[in-house]
Amino acid sequence: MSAAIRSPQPSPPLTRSVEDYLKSVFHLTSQGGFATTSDIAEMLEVAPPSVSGMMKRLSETGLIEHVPYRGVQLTPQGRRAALQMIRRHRILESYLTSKLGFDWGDVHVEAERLEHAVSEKLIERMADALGEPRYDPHGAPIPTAAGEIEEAELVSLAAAEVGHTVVLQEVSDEHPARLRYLAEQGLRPGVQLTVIDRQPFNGPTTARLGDGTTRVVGQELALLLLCRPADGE
Amino acid sequence: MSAAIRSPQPSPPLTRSVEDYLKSVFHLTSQGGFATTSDIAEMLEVAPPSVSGMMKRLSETGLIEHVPYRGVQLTPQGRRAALQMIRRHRILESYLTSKLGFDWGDVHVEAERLEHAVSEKLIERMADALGEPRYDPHGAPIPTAAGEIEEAELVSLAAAEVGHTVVLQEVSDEHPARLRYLAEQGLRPGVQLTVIDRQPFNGPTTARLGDGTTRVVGQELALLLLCRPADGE
DNA sequence: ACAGGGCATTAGGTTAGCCTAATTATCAGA
DNA sequence: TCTGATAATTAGGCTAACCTAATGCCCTGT
Ligand SMILES: [Mn+2]
Ligand SMILES: [Mn+2]
Ligand SMILES: [Mn+2]
Ligand SMILES: [Mn+2]
Repeated sequence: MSAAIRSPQPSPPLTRSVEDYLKSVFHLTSQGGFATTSDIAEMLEVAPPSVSGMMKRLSETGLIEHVPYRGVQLTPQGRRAALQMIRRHRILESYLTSKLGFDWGDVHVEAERLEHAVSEKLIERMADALGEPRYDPHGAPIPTAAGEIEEAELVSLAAAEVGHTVVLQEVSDEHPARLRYLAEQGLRPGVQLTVIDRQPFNGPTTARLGDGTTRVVGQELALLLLCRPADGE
Repeated sequence: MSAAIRSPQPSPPLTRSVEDYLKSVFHLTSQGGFATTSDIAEMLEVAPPSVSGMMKRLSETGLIEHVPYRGVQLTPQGRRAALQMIRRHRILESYLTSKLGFDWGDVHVEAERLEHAVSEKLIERMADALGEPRYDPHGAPIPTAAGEIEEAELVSLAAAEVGHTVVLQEVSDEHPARLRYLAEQGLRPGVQLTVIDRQPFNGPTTARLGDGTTRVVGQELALLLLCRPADGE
């Protein structure tokens, strides 16, 4: 027998854990640079040695590039897989919210489990039923089925200049209680905000809504409200 | 410290494997009696020793009763868990069929994965959106949220007496191709069938449909078509 | 140049869930 | 009653994912 060229192994499906690690690395490297062991560990709520072990396996399977003691980055293959998971997650959140009456605070947890169990076909049926949405309920862009994702440079409300008018674009989707509070305050993606004051020493930002009412937002929360310049600016 | 009474351990959530084993035991004991190791192994496509090992664990956690070398039965707790999984499975199949345009041949595989990832809340939202359906797309009864399931004594088309009229009630949901064939033939749950002939030596059954057309069904398939007497009989 | 602190990795161990091979129990037929 | 076939269990091993404790690397400040 001559040494046959091994054709690209029919790679086994990724496990739930692997899928979540890839998503973490994607999110932690979205501004460029490396994802560190401890950041991944914190995000996934596992111990650092668990991450080291997984990183070794993932680099052996070609999903990430690991520079020891530096951190990791996704390979093109890893990035494709991560974007597919993010598409699943965000389509699920959208579907649960629009079609099944879920609160936008509750969908993240549900999607975090379902994203590993749905087929490609089911996701595309949901996307179709929704009219191919481009943003999830929290304003995050949904990657296309082909693996493209919109990248916008957003500025947090905590950093928006006083006097400027911005549009709230995206909100972190992790904390149900925080999301419910924001909804009560009318702080949903798409709302227009004019920054009318900011107190010093990391103090609160005051903003006026379209209806003339105002909101005072502490810095911790304001940092999580990602905005883009209003159209007419 | 006095020996405190250990309050009922906050039992960890069941794993995917455990849930599937419980469902198998339920199905295999639905006619009474014990589920055997080899039947479970065949149904789940695992080796018999895997079943023996799992049966030991499940009887330690009180989900099944194991009589060595005889087989297993569900405890009330195991039965509750199994029925919950069957409800999830069948609601999912119904939802995918009615709301997302899935073919009735494809939904089983999809539900087999999703049943382990959906929350109680999601299932109840789906059930609500469907109007609390009582049967899944294959005619199988859906357990209630409280854990009640309808039990009907059905007779297979292969056993229905010649001359009698029956209503097709339920069809095995496991084989996509078979289900597509049945749909083509108009053999869906609810259809009325008059048995007009049966050939000897396990030969085919001939039945007339409501529209006067006839179908010839081999015994293997006829055994899987479960019927009840027509209303007016 | 080097001492620490902090982070990452290695070492070693656990549990769930599977496997194959070896052993043992059960039951039917001679 | 014995004997063989069949089915079940035990023995022993593997991989994925986690953990804690021990060790090693790297950088920064003196
Ligand atoms: Mn997840
Ligand atoms: Mn989201
Ligand atoms: Mn099914
Ligand atoms: Mn299943």
